Amino acid sequence: MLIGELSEKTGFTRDTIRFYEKQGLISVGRKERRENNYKEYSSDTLKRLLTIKVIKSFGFTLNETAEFLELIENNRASCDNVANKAEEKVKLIEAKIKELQSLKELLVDSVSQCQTCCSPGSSENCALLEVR
Amino acid sequence: MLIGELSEKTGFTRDTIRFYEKQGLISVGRKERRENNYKEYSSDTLKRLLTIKVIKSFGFTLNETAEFLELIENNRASCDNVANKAEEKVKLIEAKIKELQSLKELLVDSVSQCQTCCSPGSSENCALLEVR
DNA sequence: TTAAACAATGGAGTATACTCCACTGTCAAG
DNA sequence: CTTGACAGTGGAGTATACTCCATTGTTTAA
Repeated sequence: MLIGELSEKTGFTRDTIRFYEKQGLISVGRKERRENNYKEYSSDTLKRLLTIKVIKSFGFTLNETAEFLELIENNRASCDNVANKAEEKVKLIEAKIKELQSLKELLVDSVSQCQTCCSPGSSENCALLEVR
Repeated sequence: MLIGELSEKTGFTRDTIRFYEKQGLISVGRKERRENNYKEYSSDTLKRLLTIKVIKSFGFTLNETAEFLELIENNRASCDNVANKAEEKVKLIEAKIKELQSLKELLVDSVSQCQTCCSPGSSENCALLEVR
C-alpha cells in the first residue's frame, strides 16, 4: 500500500511515517517500490507501526520503542523483558508524580501564604516572588 | 559586576545569563559597559535573576516567568495576580499527575497481565505488544 | 486538458531551555 | 613576555517528536 493508505490505517500522518522511516523505526527497501518510484509499504510495516503505536501508548519514547522493536525482531520480547522495562517505566512515573506533588504542595502553600502576606487590595508586589 | 560574579551569585551559568539576556529576561544598556566593553551588571539585574530563580522554582516556564517579571515591573504583581497564576499552575500539575497515574495503572495492569499471558520461560514475544 | 491530490526528496522550523563552539579581545599572574 | 582565564559576539547543537516548506514528478477526476 501507499503511504496515504498506511497513514489512514495507522493514524500517523504521512510526515510522521516519513520521520519514523528516517529514524529507522520502519524501513522500505529499494526494491519495494512501484514503477513510478512510489514506496510500497507492506502489511508487515503496517503491523510494525501499529505495534509502535501500542508501545508509545505505554509512555515509552521513540528510542525505547526502537529497543522494544529490536527485541521483537529477535524474538526476545519475552514477558520478562517487557515486564522489566514496564516496571522501570513505572518507577520513573512514580518519581515524576512525586516531584509534581512536591511542586504542587509548594504552590498551594505559597498561595495560602499569599492570602495572608498582603492586605486585600494591596498594590504592593507579592512578597512571595521576593528573593528567599 | 561582571558576568562571572553574577554567575557565581545567582547559580546560573554565564551561558544561561547570556541566553536570558538574549531572550529579554534581563537587559544591559549600551551605557552600562566598562571602558573595555565588558558589561557591567547592576545589583538590580542580580536581584532580577534571583527573582527568576524563585519563579522558575515554582515550575513556571521562561515565558511565564517573563510575564511575572512584567507584572513586577509595573507594580502589578499583587497577591491576587500571583495567586491566580499559581492556582492555574496547580491545576495543570494536577492534570499531569492524573495523566501519569492513568499511565502508571495501565502499565501496572499490563505487567500483571504479563505474568499470566505467557508461561514462565516462554520464548514467545509478549502478547501485550501485539496490536489491540 | 487542467487542476488538485498524492508521492518523493531534502531542508528547515517549532517548542523549551539551555549548552557548546569558534574566534577575537582583555586582563592578570607567573 | 607568555599563558591561561575571562569577557564579548555570533552561530549552531542537544534532546524529543514531530511539522512545515519548496520543489519535482505522478495520478486522478472533472
